[in-house]
Amino acid sequence: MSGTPGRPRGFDREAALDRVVLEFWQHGYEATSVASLTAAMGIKPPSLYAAFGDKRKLFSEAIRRYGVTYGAVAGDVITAAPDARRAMESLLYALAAAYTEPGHPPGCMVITAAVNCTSASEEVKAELRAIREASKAVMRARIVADTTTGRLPADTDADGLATYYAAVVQGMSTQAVDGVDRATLERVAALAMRCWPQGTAT
Amino acid sequence: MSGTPGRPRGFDREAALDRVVLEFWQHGYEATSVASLTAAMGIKPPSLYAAFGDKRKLFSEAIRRYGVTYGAVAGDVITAAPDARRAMESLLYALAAAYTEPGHPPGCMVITAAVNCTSASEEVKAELRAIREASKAVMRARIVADTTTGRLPADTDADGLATYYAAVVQGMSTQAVDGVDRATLERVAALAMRCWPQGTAT
DNA sequence: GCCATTGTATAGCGATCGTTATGAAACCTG
DNA sequence: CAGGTTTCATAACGATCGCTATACAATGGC
Repeated sequence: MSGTPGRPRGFDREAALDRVVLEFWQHGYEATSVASLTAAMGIKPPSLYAAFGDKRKLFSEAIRRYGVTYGAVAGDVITAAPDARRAMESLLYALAAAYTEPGHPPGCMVITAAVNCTSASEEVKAELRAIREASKAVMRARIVADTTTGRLPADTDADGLATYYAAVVQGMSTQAVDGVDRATLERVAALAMRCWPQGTAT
Repeated sequence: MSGTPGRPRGFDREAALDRVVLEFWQHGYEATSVASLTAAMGIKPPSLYAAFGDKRKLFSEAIRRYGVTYGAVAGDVITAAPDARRAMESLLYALAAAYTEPGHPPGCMVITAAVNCTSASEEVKAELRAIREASKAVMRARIVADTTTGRLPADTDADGLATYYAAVVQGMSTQAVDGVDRATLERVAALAMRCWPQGTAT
């Protein structure tokens, strides 16, 4: 209806946020300076603070953006699978591809972006840890669901199994950061699926 | 023979280094400031620079110290085991204990201390990555050895298997940092051993 | 005691950190 | 055009970064 008064923003906010995601993904929260962020976005500090608040809020928004772009594959694959076993299997193979995909940093941003922090930014650390624990809870829920339907033995250790696959996922991320290629990560995924509990039904 | 001239050092160099290990272990290389290091050591900056050179060299020395103290268990356990399977098994259980041991930060310093780095300290990142790859090479060597003696099938994928266990170890470290306790990590270890290739001999 | 040597504390170096005050520039409404 | 509003670039804020020049304290050898 009414045109917004004032000078219009001179840059694409979402495009700038996509650059920010790549910066935080590659160097992590604290090791990424506001100067490098503004350089990557092609803007000056006041524009960043006017559009995003501060570095802390910008990181949260970058994580949210990461979750609905690069990170969306994980959730999609898990919910699309017909059972827990195939959910975990397709997840691991999808991550083997995603973690080594060219065009962005290797590994998972949620796992790597806030590992080394001063005491001043433990809040950021906790934010990512919460996302990791939520992901683990999703995996655990699918496992529990299959134990109630009988697809998995009733005495299946859902906590242990979920923690195991969470660990495998995090290990694959670290291996990807260290330069391991997709084919090797897929062999890791294949090995990781060999310890799936013997089911009593299909 | 001749007594060293000059004022003697007023602090225990090794004790100070042990404090440094804990600081770098907890916060990582870049997130640990010289000010926090000197505070932990109970000395002033000039004493640090006189005794250790600079922050970069101090970190290398701290990593070396970590390797012969906390990190020594891994190598000991691997070489002491009679075969590759029991080497990996005892390694995983030893790490489940070590990563959650009270009195020091959780997880592995070699895995966590240089994840988030600016471009200025990629050298440090590479130093730790080299140690991780050397560890993986040790695991791979034990696996290859068992394929030649027939304890493991001749067509065993040594690279894939070594990468898999390296990933499990790194995942266990991340889980420990996220607060998982020893018992749960041991269940992860047990699961991780279930995919060991079927041997043809004892 | 005196000298040479080495370690320590004080204080501050230049650089960079995250953040912001200031004023000019670019828009909409009349 | 003028008035109101928002964004922009310039420049700088105080704080902290890794590091060090300077001066003093503490030792062994003479």
